[in-house]
Amino acid sequence: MRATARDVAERVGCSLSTVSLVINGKDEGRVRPETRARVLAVAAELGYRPNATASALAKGQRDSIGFVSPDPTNPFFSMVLEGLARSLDSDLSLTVLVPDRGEDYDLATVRRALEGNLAGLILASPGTRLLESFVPTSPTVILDAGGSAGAVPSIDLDVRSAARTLSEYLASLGHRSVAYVGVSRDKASLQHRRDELRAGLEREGSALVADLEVEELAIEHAERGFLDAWAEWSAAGVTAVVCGDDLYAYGVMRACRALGIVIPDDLSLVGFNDLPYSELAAPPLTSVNLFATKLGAEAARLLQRYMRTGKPPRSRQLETSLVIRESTAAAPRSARRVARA
Amino acid sequence: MRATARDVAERVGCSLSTVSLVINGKDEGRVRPETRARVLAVAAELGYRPNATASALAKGQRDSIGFVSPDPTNPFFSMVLEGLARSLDSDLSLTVLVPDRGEDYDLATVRRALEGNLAGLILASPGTRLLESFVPTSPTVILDAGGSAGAVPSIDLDVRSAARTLSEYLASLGHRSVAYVGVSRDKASLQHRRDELRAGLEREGSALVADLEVEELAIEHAERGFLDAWAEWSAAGVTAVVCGDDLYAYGVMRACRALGIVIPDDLSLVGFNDLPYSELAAPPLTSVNLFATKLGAEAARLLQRYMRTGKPPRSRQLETSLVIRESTAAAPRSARRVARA
DNA sequence: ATGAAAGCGCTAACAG
DNA sequence: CTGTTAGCGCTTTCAT
Repeated sequence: MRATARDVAERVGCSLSTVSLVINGKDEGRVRPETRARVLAVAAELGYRPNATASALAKGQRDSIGFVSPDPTNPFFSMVLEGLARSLDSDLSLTVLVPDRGEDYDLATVRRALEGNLAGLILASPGTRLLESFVPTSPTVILDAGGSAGAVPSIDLDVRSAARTLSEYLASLGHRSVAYVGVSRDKASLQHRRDELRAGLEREGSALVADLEVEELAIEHAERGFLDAWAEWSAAGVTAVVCGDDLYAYGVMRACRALGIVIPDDLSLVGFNDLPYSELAAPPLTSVNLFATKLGAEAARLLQRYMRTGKPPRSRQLETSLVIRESTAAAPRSARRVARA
Repeated sequence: MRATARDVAERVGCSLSTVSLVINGKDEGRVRPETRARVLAVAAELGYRPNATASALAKGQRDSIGFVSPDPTNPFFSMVLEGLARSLDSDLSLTVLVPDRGEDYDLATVRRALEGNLAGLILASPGTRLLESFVPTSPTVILDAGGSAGAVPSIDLDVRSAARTLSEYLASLGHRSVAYVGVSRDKASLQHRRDELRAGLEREGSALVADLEVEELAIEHAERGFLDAWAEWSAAGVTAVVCGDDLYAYGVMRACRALGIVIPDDLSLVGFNDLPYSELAAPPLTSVNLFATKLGAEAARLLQRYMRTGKPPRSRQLETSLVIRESTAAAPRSARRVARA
């Protein structure tokens, strides 16, 4: 059996409380240096490590915060997780929750998290349906909810200026009809990106002429969706596709390969959420950097403040920015013909 | 304040233990259905949720297992994490630990994990130095230690047959001098891959003529390393490069782009640890699939058995397999010249 | 400077 | 079927 504080106390010949004080470094002028030294020595000798569970119970405070995300495999969430983990005070541990089986997480997942009874909770990219029925029971911060977090403190991504830059970029190349891949009826952030893009394009005299709904945030799903949609889009004169997430763009790339569509000669492709792999893709992808790691770090900061003060912090927005890699976007055929003429 | 079991008991007019039994579903023929119903009703009414900390303390059992990995951002680890999370019994939660700042995790990180006093621990791809001084204090399973886990139950990747297939493949194309990117003095698994590869190549009459040590498992580090090494390697007649991890291969790709080296015309490139992005790379990368998700799932199974029985399970090996994508490997110049002649 | 004692909220015998 | 009781290991007043 593991050594307890009582064992240490007995061995030293002092009381439990003395041990507790020393171990927690709260012995400023309350314990004689010699006693202190002996306690430390014996603790080391016995390999004593305080029982975190008991300590948490006695102190009435939790020592863990929960991170719920749709898919730990998705680079966006793993980057958020990293930022979070690194910015968390070291006395807080991080409990990660994922949906039980495929799909997105729902209330059941969140409930499972809450059972662990946490000091705080972070919900990454929650679905709007979840948000409707979600009632926070401990300090909670919501990430990337596309403005649908309601009264719960949240950090959203400010994609407006990036969407504007992107629109200008596409319009300047001559794209008039653009399609968007990745609305999901349930993900406000993806819809939000779409809406900002549409607004940006319209400012430039271009238009978002088609939407592709993709249920799951996975390469294959976007691939299949694009394969189905392309004939129609092509007929509608779509010359550029913007994806709500680079993973979707990867799917579109695969589909294009299968269909013999050459990027960017036949079709320009751009994404949101610039991943470390987008630079290596064939061709390297132009996309909007969402600074996921920073988002995670910011979440840690906000949540910890919330936990300390008990007061819900103000929601905030994080800047994003377009990373242009010239190989994925070019002037559309029509524009090139015009230019030549 | 949150409702406690006592509040529920008082409200119902029964005792604490009755509440406990009902809540935990251990009331089989020990509590009258009506009482049971009332308890449940009042619990719902008061929004009672058992305090996990207190319950864990009373039961004397931890409810969380720790997962320590070098970098949650690395797809390999996030896939392991996913497999793990999905295969874990739902009453177990997952605490994720990462190194405090950059670099690999060390004893301090593991100690931080242990402080949380966990039911079990999983160490992913630990460094050999760490392993030397690591003494498990709770059921522990070590992943991908390249055979250096000693007596601690572990799951390693059996890369032998994949390395053999890879060697045959390269040799059949005509490669005689191959270089390896990714030994790190501290990572036995990367060395192990190298060793198996060397053995395989020698069987085929080819040879591993150079090693590149890369300290950190990151694209940029491999890129820089390759940039430095290439002149020498080229002079030594290296016609193919095998990377200990696909991330390294991505780095090599970047370096090649910078140097104007065309893959596979000038140089064949192959990796270990086939990532979802390797197929999208330019060119799509041939590499050895390590089945990371399965590794995570297997780890969950092994650890849970360990925790249940208290007996350390036997270590095991997981199959891996080569995924050939023809675009990254071709016959070397010399061989092509010969063929033409 | 140190110890005794009262919990934190829950579980698990053991009585009835 | 239900209640009483004694902890789990630690923290924290409050005496001494």
